[in-house]
Amino acid sequence: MLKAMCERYNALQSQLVDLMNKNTEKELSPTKKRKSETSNNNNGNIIGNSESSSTDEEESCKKPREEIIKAKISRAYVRTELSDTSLVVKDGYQWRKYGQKVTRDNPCPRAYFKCSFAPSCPVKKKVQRSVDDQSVLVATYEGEHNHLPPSQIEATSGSSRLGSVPVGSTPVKSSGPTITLDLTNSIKSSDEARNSKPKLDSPEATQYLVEHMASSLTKDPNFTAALAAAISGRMFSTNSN
DNA sequence: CGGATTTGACCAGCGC
DNA sequence: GCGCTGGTCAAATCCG
Repeated sequence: MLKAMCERYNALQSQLVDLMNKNTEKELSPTKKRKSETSNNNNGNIIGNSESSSTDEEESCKKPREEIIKAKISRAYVRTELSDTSLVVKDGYQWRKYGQKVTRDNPCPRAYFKCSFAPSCPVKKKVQRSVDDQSVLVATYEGEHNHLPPSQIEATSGSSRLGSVPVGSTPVKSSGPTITLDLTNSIKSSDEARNSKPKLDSPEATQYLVEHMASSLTKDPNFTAALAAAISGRMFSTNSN
């Protein structure tokens, strides 16, 4: 479990760096569509902050609009089979598809989902294949779940199991924003995997990644604190149940 | 038979 | 005002 956490942590960290770089570029380019929906919120979720996210939104209550409420936009990149035509991203939640649309910038249709696990849950999800790599699904999450993921509810009621949530976003219940795991970027940023071994599933590449993750983790003092907080939080939640 | 998915229609925002 | 586009609705259809 620790090992898995370490790997995830580092994957997130590298992705964070990538996203930060990307975003500074993207924000400059005039890609804003309607309103300013996307740009305000991306900043919030990209930061992998674990604690200090809640107060900022309330501060922005200047405009009495609902838009503020549906902040928290995050993105998850999920690699799938090309033959897999269903735009389904298994992230531990239960989704109901309510629409599909072919957009201008991408010939692949975009699917719209609402969280169907809790009727009052405002979270929406858009899933579309990446233009660059059609084997990659880009899931865009809007809003925050006001309930636990079904997989975790099962876990806490019975034998707790981490890893029931497949790759992609990690809906671990925390006060922070939804975490985005950009698998494609972490693959691409590893030049070994790009140049000589384009397949991540080769054991050498995997081993390299793991070693790289482990080494950078041990150098990062923040990880210790984050790990301790995560473990104690988990222990507390299982105790209280 | 009930819930989920599909898909065309409709609506609202934005640029010209 | 008009057309384009993304997002949503809802009737029809599918499926377990």
